[in-house]
Amino acid sequence: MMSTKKKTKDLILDAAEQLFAVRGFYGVSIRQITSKAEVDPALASYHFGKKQDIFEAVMLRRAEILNRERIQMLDDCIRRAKPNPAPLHEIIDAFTHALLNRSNKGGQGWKSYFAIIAQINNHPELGGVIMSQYFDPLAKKFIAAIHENIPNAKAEDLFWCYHFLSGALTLTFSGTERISKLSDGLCASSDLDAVHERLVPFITAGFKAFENN
Amino acid sequence: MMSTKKKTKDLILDAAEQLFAVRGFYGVSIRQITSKAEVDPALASYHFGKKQDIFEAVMLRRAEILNRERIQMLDDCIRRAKPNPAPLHEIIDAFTHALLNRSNKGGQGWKSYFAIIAQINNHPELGGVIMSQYFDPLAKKFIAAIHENIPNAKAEDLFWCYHFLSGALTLTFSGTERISKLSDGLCASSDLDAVHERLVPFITAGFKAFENN
DNA sequence: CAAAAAATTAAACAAGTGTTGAAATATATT
DNA sequence: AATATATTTCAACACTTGTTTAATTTTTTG
Repeated sequence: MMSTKKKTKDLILDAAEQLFAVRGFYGVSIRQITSKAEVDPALASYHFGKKQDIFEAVMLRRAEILNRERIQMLDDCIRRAKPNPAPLHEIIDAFTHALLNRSNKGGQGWKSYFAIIAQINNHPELGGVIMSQYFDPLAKKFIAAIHENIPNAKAEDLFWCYHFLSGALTLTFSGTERISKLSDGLCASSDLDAVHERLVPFITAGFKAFENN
Repeated sequence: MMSTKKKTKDLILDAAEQLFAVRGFYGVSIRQITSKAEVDPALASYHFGKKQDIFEAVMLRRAEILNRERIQMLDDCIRRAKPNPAPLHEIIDAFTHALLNRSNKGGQGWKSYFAIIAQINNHPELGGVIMSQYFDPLAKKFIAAIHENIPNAKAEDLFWCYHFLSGALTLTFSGTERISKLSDGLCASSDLDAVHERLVPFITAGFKAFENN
């Protein structure tokens, strides 16, 4: 009934994902993608349409999985804490856990995906639509949860703090080459657990700085 | 004696800067650059060589100005505090002030430049060499200064905190469209003073979370 | 002013770009 | 098995890519 032959579409998406992660949207040609996927170039147009549609398909494939997980974690920790507001560090963790966990243990596909997210996040023209559509609603939910925990903070402050969190997360995903170079062997480049351990308290403390404003 | 005719080179760099900022390295062609500069395409090769050399020339033009300022500010605040370690918030400010100030009041050229920095920072293949060469030494100097202020923190922790700071800064530069969309008119998109006011305490608090580890 | 050097122009290069159309093959449905 | 649908192939399209070459103009130098 449905397409039993879904192999090709995913081959293309996998190849595209990996290449986009390294060289960006404009740095990858359809022929490079289909060549890596070992598939005829015309199949890209046949299955997806324009090049930009391939890019968006790559994004959407994992965005839904991710957002479901993150909302679930947020709702869980809110429910656990009721009737009190959820602890700040748990909220931050709910926001970051699914991302860092998959980036760490999700395999190459997820690594590539996050590298693309990092590019998009810093590239308004391409990422604007998708990011707004899929991540901004989530962001508002999280900011609201945090606001219940730090009621005295001004909404504008929290918005900017969220922004800093987003940037810190993003850069973490974007590749480890520079990082490990700078660290001079101080940390293993693939050790994203180390990030998680430090990001949550760092960000939590940053938010709390606006507790009494 | 020296090249009195430096007009063309800068016309090309200006055009390239602006275009790279919006569409990235691979998204811009030499003909687009020279067309915007109102100059013959062959002049790009004549003055700079390969396309990548244009890109690097764009980067270097402002990197030196920036780094000189930042090191100066750091040295100043260290000297002022002697024999005590410089206050943490002053160190953070020295690290961020030149960037945010120029991004805010430096005109379109600086805005474009920072947008490119943001791309590069999240794009190892292109940014690796330049960023390492020009910004990493500065980073080490700052981390060292911070370590004197928070002597009990582990070097690895501080390294990661620096990393988060870098990410937060980077995303701030990358463009304001998404940000203003998410904020729902909560903040003026061009109001980078607002960033500075909040980024410094946010980051300072984050670092201090590792005071007693 | 004449000679030398630097800068600019116009044309061309081979190679790669995204995308399309019609024919051929494989799969699914009746 | 025969028909209809979905997928794959191959070739070609018009266009853009980065870069180079040689001729020409402009600027600097002696």
